[in-house]
Amino acid sequence: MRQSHLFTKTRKESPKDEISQNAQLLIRGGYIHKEMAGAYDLLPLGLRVFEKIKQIIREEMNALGGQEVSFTALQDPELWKETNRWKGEAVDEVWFKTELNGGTQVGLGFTHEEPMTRVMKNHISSYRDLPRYTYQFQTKFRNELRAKSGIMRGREFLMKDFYSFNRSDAELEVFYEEAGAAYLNVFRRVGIGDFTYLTFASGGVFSKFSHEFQCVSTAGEDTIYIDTDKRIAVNYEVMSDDILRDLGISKEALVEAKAIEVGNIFKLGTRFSEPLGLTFKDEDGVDKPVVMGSYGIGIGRLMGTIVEVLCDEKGIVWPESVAPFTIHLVELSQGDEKIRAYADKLYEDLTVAGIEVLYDDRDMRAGEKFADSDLLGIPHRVVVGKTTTDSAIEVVRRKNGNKGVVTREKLLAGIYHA
RNA sequence: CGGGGUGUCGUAUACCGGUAGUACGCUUGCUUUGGGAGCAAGAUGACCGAGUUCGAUUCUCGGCACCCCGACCA
Repeated sequence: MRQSHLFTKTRKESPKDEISQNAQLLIRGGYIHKEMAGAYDLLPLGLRVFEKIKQIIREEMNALGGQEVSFTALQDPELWKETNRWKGEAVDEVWFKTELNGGTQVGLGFTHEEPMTRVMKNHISSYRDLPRYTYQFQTKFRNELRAKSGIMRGREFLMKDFYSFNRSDAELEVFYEEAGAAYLNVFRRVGIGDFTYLTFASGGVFSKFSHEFQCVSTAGEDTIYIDTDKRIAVNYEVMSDDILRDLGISKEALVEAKAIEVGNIFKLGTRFSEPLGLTFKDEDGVDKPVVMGSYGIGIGRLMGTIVEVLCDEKGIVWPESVAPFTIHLVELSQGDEKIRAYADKLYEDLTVAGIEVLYDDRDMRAGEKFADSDLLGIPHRVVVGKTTTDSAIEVVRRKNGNKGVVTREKLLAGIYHA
C-alpha cells in the first residue's frame, strides 16, 4: 500500500473528546473514526488490524472444534420471553429495541444464547449429535448508560461468541478447560500474553465461578488480585478467604492490579436449554437437557487493549501478529530520483515476495515521516536514503528502537534484522 | 440513571455585547531537507431554537451533542 494513496491522514493533536489512550492513538493514526459516543468506524488501517485479530481467534476456535456461523442481529421477542430476558430490567436495560413497519417489536442482539439454542433444536436430538460447538464474529448492540474508555466499551461492537453443547457436566468440564487454554493461546498470539491472567470471577446465577481473562493495565476498570507464580487471579468482586482457600492461594502472594477484561467464559449448564427445550435422547432413550457454555471476546476491546498495553510515548507499537503491515518502508529521496526509484523497486519486490508493506512515498520531510511511522507502530521500519545500498539497508525495530542494517537479499527473504 | 463540565475553521486553542485571532493541516510560489522547516500570498469557523438587546459567537432559557465522576457492566 502506498501511503500517498491511503485516504487517512495522521494527526498531531489528540481529539479533545477522547481521554483514553487507545482511542487517542487510534484516531491520531487514522485507524478509526468516532461516529458518536460508543460507536466507531474502522478505517483501512484499523480494519487490517481487526482482521488479523479475527483470524488468530478463528484459528484457535476452529482448533477447538468450533464451526463458524453468522447470525442476524435482529431478535424475536417471543424467544427471549421464554428465558425471561426480554424485559429491560432483567438485562440492565442494555436492549436496543425497535419495531418493524407493521408495529412488530424486534430487538438488536446483545448476546446470542437464545437464538443459538433455538437453532440447535433443529439439529440436535440424539446423544450421537453431541458435542457440538459453534461460534461467530457478530455485531452486538448494548445500550450502555455511559459509553467510555474509547473503543473499550462501545454501544455497538464486534464480538466473537462461542457456544458449547455437551451431553453432561463432566463432558462440559473437559471442554471448558480446553476453551480456557485456547483463550490463553489467543491472548499470547496477539501479544498480551505476559500481562493476561485467567481470573476467577462471579458465575452469576449459573455456576460458582466464571472465568475472565484480565489484562493488567492502568486503563482497566476491574480490580484483580494476582498470584504471579500460579499465573491466576481473583476478581475483587468474589475475593474472600473462602475462595482463596478453595483455590489454594495464600493471601500474602497476591498482588493487586487494575485490569481490562479481554475475555470471559461461562458454564451455562441448562440455563437456556431447559426453558427453550433443547434436549437429546441419551443411550437409554431418556430425554435430557443439553449442557451449555458460552465464551466471549470483544474484538474492538482487544484491539484497544493491545494499544494500551504496548504503546509508548511516541505512539502505537503493534506486535507483528496483528500489525496492519509488517514493514513500513520510508523513502527519504527528497527529490533524488535515484533514491526514489530504488525505493519504488524495493516496494514492488517486497510486495511480490508476499511481505505486507506500507510504503511512505509521500513528499515530506524526514522528521514528519519518522514521527508518523512511530505513531502508526508498524513493527519494522525500512529506511531508504542517501546511504542505502544493496548490502546495507537500514531497518529499525519499532518496539525498542534498535537500528541495524541488512542486505537486500535478506530483506526480501523476510529477514529484517541481522 | 444521579452529579459536574464543555460546545468557536478539518484538528487544537484564544478573545470578545459592536470587523472572531493563533498554531497545525489545506492551496500557490520560493528556499530548505535523516526526527513534526522558513518566508510570502491565500481558502476555510461560532451546535440548534427561542428570548433580552439598536446589535448576541458572547447574556438568559430550552433542546441536542460530547466529556468526566459515580452507579451499572451474562
